[in-house]
Amino acid sequence: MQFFILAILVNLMYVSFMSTTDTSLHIAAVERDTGIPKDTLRVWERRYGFPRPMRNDHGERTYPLDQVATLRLVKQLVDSGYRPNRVVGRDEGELRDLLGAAETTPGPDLSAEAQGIVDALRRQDLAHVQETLRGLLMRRGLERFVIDTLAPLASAIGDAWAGGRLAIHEEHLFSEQVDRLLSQAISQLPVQNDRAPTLLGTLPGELHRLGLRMVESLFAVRGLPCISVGPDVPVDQLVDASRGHQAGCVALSISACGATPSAARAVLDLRNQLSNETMLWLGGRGASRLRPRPPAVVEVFETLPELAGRLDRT
Amino acid sequence: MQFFILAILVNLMYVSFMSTTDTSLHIAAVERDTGIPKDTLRVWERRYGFPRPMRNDHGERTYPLDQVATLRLVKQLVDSGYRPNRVVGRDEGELRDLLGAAETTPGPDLSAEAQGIVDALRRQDLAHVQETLRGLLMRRGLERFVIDTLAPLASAIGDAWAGGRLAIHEEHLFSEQVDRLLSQAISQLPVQNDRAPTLLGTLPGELHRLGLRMVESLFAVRGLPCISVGPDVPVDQLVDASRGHQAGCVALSISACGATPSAARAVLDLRNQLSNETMLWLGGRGASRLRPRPPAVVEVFETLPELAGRLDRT
DNA sequence: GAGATACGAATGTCTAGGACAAATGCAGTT
DNA sequence: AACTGCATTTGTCCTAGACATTCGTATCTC
Repeated sequence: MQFFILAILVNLMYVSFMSTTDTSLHIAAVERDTGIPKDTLRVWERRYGFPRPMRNDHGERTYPLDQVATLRLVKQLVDSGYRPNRVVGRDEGELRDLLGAAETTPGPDLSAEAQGIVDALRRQDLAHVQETLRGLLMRRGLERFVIDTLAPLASAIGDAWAGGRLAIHEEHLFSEQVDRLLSQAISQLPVQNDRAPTLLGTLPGELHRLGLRMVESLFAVRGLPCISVGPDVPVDQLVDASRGHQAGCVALSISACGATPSAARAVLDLRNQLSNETMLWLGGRGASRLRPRPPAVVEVFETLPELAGRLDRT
Repeated sequence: MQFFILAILVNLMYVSFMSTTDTSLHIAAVERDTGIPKDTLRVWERRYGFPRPMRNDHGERTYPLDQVATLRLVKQLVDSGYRPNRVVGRDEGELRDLLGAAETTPGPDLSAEAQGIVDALRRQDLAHVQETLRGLLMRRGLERFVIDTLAPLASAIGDAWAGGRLAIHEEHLFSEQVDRLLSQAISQLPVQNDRAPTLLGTLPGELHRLGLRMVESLFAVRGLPCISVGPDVPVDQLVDASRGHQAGCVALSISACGATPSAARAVLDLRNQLSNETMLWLGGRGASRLRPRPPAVVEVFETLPELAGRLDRT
């Protein structure tokens, strides 16, 4: 009996001070889950009539889960170049059609093994994922594995996640596996310690380590020293670290959803604060989409082979 | 000549539409660099008269760099328990004194090697850090290394970071190194695949992978299967993943700064949605500090040896 | 004296519209 | 085909008010 009363109490407290129930999220949670800033969520509502959140007891916005799902699709489309007035407010079906059209554009002609990995992820068949990846790495070698296998695979998985065909935890799991595999491979390669190292990292808010690790691999196969400070590093810390390690170059990985104005500003700030001798390189899907564009002294690499070519010329 | 005109143009554009010059930052940049939300910056200004930004031509706030530096100190103090009205508005000297006082309190009795690692980090001597860690792991074995070396070392480094004696990027670098070392060690150990696996992760907002990896190590030395979905995983994803992998147990790592009310709510929510046969374990410094406390069926481990003991009894 | 309870102050985050510069799209011109 | 100028779109900032939760402290009870 007492247990039940307690349970009810807990439940009441939960609903009242959460502002987040099983079926709806409050605005901060939506910002976190979709990556759309609060200000933008409010202004879209005012201008386009979508999203149309409910209100809780305090008059605060409360977003039903299906609207959050739609917002994720919208974000995906906006990130890939659509303008908000074309996509905000459309229903989910239309959005999926647009996304489908955009998706087939690159034609990520996956190899049989890569397709097998996506399927295994969906079946939660971890062992199969691990074995296939390991086998591919061994057969192709680190560089070809990263460029020919991992890059298309990662983008296919990103699309599958955005399109709802793969759960977040499945994508997390894939990242974990690949990260471990690459780490191991990298640490087995010798390094030329007489060269100035490159500092590797991502900007604040950017949490994807995978791109970082792939870039690190390209450095590693050439024996180029390279220090990864990991994801989510503030600008002033990158500056400090580049001084501390006497880095000849700072290389940032910017994912598609990381190409925000605030990232563009961060790049400018960084370029201004770095010494003139230190190069600044940007890579990743989002690198060429930064607006405003970084100054010309900042080198942008659209693809991994481009970066590999640059490394060979060094 | 053309180059100079271009340079001037770039510079003008930069100053005009960035609202960020060499000597001051606008509000979004301050949020990015200090981690203090924009709303909070504005409300501190209204309430405490600090920070006191200048205004640019459009009436937007423009924060001088020295105020940003002070804000960073304030943020550290607030994170370590001081209340804003005690620290916001104090001058930099006072803040440094407070930080210094907090610093000496714990006085963790580090081994010579561990102290050596902290020093090497501060000297940016990456090679020394790597070699020392590798050596300690080999000499002590994975379990003793994690419990006796890494645990105190990680907490010393956390303190040093909070006290401003270690830069963020130095702490990031340490995490990267240890993560790689542990990953490698773990993947070399055999696993009993006939047991139900444990799902490992952290809650949304919690980005520390190190604790996760240390726990994974304890599972690995016993051959217990264990799937790490990585940090920052939403509750519904943990539920899905535990079903998909038929996990017997979900184990969460909660760091000191992760013990927020929202984390406590997430734990409750998670326990409600998991099947009754699935255990829920919490570990890490923050686990026992959750308010409201999780129900008794949730097992909380204050220390790694406790967890190790529990694993041996399984 | 230790521990629980109650109350006031402190604190972060939400709300509403309004405003405006920069980016984009488009028409017209060289 | 490339450039120029104008209108629209868009994200972010602004002010100022509100309020639930948390923290500190004073009071009460065992």
